[in-house]
Amino acid sequence: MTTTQAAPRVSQARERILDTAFRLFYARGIRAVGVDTIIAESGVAKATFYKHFPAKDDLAVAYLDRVDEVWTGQLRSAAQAAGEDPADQLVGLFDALSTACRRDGYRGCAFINAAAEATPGSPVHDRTVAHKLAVLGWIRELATAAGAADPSALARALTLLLDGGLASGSLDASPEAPVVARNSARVLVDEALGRRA
Amino acid sequence: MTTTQAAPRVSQARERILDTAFRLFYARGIRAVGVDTIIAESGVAKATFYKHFPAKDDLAVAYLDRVDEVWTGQLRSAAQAAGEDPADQLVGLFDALSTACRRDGYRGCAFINAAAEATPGSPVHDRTVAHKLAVLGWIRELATAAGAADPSALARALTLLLDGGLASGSLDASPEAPVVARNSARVLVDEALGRRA
DNA sequence: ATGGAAGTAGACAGATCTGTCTGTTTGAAT
DNA sequence: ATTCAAACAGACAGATCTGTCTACTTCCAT
Repeated sequence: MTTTQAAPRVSQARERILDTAFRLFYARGIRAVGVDTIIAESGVAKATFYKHFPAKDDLAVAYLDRVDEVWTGQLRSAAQAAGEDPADQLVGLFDALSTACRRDGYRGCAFINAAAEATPGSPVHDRTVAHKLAVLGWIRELATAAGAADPSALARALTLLLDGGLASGSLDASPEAPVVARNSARVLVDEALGRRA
Repeated sequence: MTTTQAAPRVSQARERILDTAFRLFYARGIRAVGVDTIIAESGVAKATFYKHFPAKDDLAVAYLDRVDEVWTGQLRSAAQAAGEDPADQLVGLFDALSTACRRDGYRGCAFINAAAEATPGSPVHDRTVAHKLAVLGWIRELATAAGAADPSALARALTLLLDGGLASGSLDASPEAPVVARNSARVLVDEALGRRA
């Protein structure tokens, strides 16, 4: 690990497996996709698959970790794109919802979908809870920075709008939902800041 | 079908199957529950099962139809309990959410969970869409009766809060979510009616 | 050059799941 | 009393799915 660039290397096979899982798990659901399908589509040997992911559940958890990375990144980007004012950021993060819903093959929130298939005590379910709590905590920080009277309540209200948009956004393909979510967020933020129009 | 009361009779075996499916499908997910389990727990013969439900999918659809009955009834009851004013009913229907989340073994919205396991074109998925549209339509009627400036937008906003509460309510067991949803609904309703506090 | 890590290819075992089929029992209406 | 529909009991076929195991290849670092 000194000469060329050998070092970590992250294993191309593992990446291919994870890419395939990301695509198929989200599109069809975790239970609906067999390991054989993932193995075939990622062009990997079965032994290699089980070397990297001793059980299918481990792959499911890795899949959710990747979703968390991506989605959290998109939320933060959307918030920052709204400017410096935390109040504007609280509204602006809903642009990530619009973008997500417009995406082709959108099928709702990967975490909620995964939790729907999982047993309450399982690792997959726990990751979902952890993710939702992380997002809630981040929004609460913004709400606190914005000077909301009750930051926890405002944060909770905004996550309700966000999760509602994520969950139902895939059902009726009407593009108004994200817009309504954003406008409602503005109303709730203004109200929480005492700026009633 | 003239004398006693013979007539429809609805078949006790069918009821038992449906009761068991209602319980197990919701608690563990549709795919996670095999027909053998349902047959065993409902104390029914396999032939009887397949006589009433030619395929497992038919049972899943019947399950969702029953959920629709129950949940729609609870929503309407909660709304009516809030009084005559449509604006109050729009807020009061969120009491159904509180009740649902408090229930032991609550595991989110049965429709969203079912849709997460289903393929977009499938009967199960279609029922979910139909249900969500029905609820949206009903709320829009209330919003219109209340005299909202944009009834469609208000209805959409309220369903976002409702679906958000249903979807995420099972994840962190904090009982504040339904309360926040109700309070937020009041804010949005007031705003839509021009009654800014 | 050589040893070892990582990957390929695919057979195999064992469990599970859906749906079919045969045969028996029950119960009510004619 | 007999007939007929509904339900019971359970074996069985066929598919699928997870996870294990053997054997061969490739390639880099020592």
